[in-house]
Amino acid sequence: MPTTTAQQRRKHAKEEYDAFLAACPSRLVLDRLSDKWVTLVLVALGDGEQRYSEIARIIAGVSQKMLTQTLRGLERDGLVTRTVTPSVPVTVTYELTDLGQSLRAVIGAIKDWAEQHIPQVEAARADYERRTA
Amino acid sequence: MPTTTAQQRRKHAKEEYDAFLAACPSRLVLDRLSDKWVTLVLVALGDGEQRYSEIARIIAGVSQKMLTQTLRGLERDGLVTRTVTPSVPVTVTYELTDLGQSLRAVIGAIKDWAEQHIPQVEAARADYERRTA
DNA sequence: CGGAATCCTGCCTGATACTG
DNA sequence: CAGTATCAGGCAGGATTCCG
Repeated sequence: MPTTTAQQRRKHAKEEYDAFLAACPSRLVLDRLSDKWVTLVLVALGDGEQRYSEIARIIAGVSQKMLTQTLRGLERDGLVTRTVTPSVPVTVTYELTDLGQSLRAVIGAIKDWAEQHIPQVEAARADYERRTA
Repeated sequence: MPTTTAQQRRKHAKEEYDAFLAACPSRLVLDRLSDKWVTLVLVALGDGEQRYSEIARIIAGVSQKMLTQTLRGLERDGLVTRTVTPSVPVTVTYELTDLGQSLRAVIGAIKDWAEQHIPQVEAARADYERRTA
């Protein structure tokens, strides 16, 4: 008679739940958007194609590692196209696909919500501080 | 003559940029939504008020620590209300505010996008695997 | 110029145990 | 039942260095 049954049971339930979450389409999108840099890159590419170094300059705070990682992910998901011009030195440009553009619209929706409701959120925060202080 | 000027300059630029981002309303919302549990709690409360233990049961995979932390954050931002009934033992219920309801609508928008476009994303991924394999 | 590989650190998270 | 406190592990993310 194992004494760890309860623990194992819980762990198992958790794993199943995680699997369920992983399969959820919304989570997939959410996970992408949650990535700080994804949003910024999407916006940076909003005006049209940009070179790698241009994006890096526009976003300023990003490390090459994260920028490359982000761009790879977006390319993988079909949100941006990557074009290599084999000149010397190499030139690489990125551009939003139609899919990428449509995702940008979602970001717009979030932005709109934020701009409309942030005052309320901040008021609530101030209120909360006051009550708990 | 400092030899680390370039580094410091970059670091400084990064800090400014971070501050800029922190001030961005959209980021604030995005950071909240990015939290895996926030979305789930919002949805769990969608049907009406729930008790703490009910939420924990519905979401299943969450630890009390994270659940409490999440609920505190939502309360702080005025997205949910917390009601304590001083019976024995204590009963605590949570409910979405109007603000919380409206944020739930945003999640709905994301869900809609996901359901419409995920097939394309997955096709892109399969394609990407093929090309890079 | 654009990117890959390596190392290293801080924070987020979960498990556990205790209070009212 | 609802919540706090403490501790330990994992991994996301940055800095650095080298390749095409």
